[in-house]
Amino acid sequence: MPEGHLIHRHAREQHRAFAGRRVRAASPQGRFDARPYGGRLVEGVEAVGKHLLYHFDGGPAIHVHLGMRGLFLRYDDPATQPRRGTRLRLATDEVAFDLIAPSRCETMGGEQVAALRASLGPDPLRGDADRGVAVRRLAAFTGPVGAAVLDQGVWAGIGNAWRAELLFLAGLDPDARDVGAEAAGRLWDVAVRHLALGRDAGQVVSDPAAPDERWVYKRETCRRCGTAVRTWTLAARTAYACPLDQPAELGRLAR
DNA sequence: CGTCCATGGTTAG
DNA sequence: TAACCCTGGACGC
Repeated sequence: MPEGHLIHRHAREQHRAFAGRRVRAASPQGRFDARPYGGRLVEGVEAVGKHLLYHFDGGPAIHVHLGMRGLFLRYDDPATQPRRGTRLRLATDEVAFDLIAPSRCETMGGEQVAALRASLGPDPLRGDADRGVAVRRLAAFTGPVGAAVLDQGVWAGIGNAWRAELLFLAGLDPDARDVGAEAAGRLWDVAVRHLALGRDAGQVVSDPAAPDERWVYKRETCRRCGTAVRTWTLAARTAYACPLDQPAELGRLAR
């Protein structure tokens, strides 16, 4: 379930719990060597796109990627027994966070962290994201915009649900190519605004007035105009779009 | 209760 | 392109 907005939400919550504190670390499941981290001082927890980084004082970081099935469980009583299959537990005297079924949970040194950062495009939820770089990378992508936004090297943190809703909000057909700088900038601004709403709400927020609703994602008909939503496979995932509100030519015209 | 699918990404083929 | 990964929800029987 986790796209970038939820990863940032986890980072913020766990940063508050762990930063500046020493933690207990364990891998009840045994698939991660947590021993080097026990008693270590946490410098901070940050999100980069869909990646989580736990930084420790004077040692390598922990890199976590939840993939599609990973999740965190929070226990406000850190004495609670971890459930079966818990890959990693980090805890203070006040709270424990358990990591279940991540696609990645590994030690990562400084060079690897730098390489990870370099592999990712601007993240709309990071204050250090460069809008100019974001616009240039999207405009330079050779292929449909619906493939570009899922490419984490173009923009980091967008997943399939946000692809559908952000392209709707920007009025862009996912199949559109060469959308141009103006449309790219419009899409970026929509992403910055809505991902922040989603991070704060803990879910995809397509319409702040109706936070549980979507415009096209997993819908039969467009929530705005009632037209049948078109679904097809784009970049190996199901794309959703309204043929009326996301006309094929709009991206080009806006250029 | 079993099956299928998915808000992801890597790796093997 | 497919399979995989110690998941969860929806849905069918």
